[in-house]
Amino acid sequence: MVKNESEKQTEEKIFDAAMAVFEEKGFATARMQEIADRAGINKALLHYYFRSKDHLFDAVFEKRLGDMFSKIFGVFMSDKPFEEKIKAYYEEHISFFEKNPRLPNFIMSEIALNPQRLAKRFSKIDYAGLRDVVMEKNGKELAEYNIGKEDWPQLMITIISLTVFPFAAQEIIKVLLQRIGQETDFNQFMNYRKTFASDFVMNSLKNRKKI
Amino acid sequence: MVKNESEKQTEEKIFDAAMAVFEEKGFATARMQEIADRAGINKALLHYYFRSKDHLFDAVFEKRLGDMFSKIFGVFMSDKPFEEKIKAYYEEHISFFEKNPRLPNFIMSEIALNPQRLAKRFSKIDYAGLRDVVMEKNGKELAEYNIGKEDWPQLMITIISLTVFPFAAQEIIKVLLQRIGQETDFNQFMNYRKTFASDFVMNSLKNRKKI
DNA sequence: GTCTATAGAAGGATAGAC
DNA sequence: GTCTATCCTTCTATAGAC
Repeated sequence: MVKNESEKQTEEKIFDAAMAVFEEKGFATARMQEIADRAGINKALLHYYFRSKDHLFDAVFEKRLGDMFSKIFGVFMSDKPFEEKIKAYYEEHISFFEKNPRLPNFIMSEIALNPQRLAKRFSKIDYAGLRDVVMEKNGKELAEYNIGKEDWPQLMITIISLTVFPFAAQEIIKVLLQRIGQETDFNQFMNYRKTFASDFVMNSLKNRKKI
Repeated sequence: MVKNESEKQTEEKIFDAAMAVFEEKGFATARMQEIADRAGINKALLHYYFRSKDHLFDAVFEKRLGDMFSKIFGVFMSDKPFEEKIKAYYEEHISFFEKNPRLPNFIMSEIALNPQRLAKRFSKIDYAGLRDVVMEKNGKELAEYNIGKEDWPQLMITIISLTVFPFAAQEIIKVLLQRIGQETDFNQFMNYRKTFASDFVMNSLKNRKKI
């Protein structure tokens, strides 16, 4: 599917509209008509450029899966002390999701409904490589925290949980925050979370050290 | 919708089948035909008992929302020291989700796709009451950990994240565990997590204390 | 490349017999 | 209460003109 410059304009409009609609409605509820409308073109053109709803979805899904993981990998692959990485991660990850609030749910629920999509697209993500780089660059610090190779997956999932879950469950959290009558809204909650989460993780690791 | 005993048999079969199918496929992808097949009855009967796909879904959704939250509330409303609650929570919550692995995703994604469903059904969940009970029973301990009223939502979301997110993202985690070539499978991972998570939380709180 | 018109299939819902 | 048959709408996908 090589495209020349004149095609790009339309193809991009379609892609962007599809991204918005799929993320908002999910694959099954998304309508080709709505994507066409938002792109400002005709329904038939969608098929001209992307052949089918499935193909269009796959294109969007792959892109967004990449967005999701490269954000995480970027920080942890970098060349900082572990505590710096934690701080940078929460700062950047939460800021990123503030601009892409539906992304966590989109990825997780589409995978849950259709795990084959993951298998098709996930080969590029080099998770073992991430672990090796972090172990090489921060292994000594982590050893002081009593995090060995077999605790690494637990720690990573823990770190990620603290940002991804609140966005995935944001509609519930919004209701809860109202319900307890604090003036905090969701955005403030997530902003405060940048420091709360990184303190929480580092406090735990530093205490673990002394066991 | 009061029902006599003879109705109950069939109505329950339908409800159980619907629960399974909705959780597996999501509202939009679920088919009335498949629900009927699994219940071992005819499609028309679904409408006789539940009027429409929407009504049937609402019944299932309300039940499952209750299951989800009562599990959390049960532990934290109880009468134990906070550290005991944490341990009991991770033990019970993870065991529960091992039997209901699709529940977290089901709740979160259906709410994300259709937040009105939440508004309709969420009024029963007394979140402020939960906070007040915990504050009353464990307030002193939490004060020692430097958790005041405004940190309470952050702490609760943190605690819950650590169990709910891994189940919601389980298909991704399964791939990651394979990828790093550890012999751990997802079930073992979650079993180990019962103690990892409670240690992680308590280590953090106890260190926070000394700041 | 872009549009209009329409084919064709799927799926929720109901009518009506038993 | 339960079934068969069928209606009717919705939506993806394509044919064909410009």
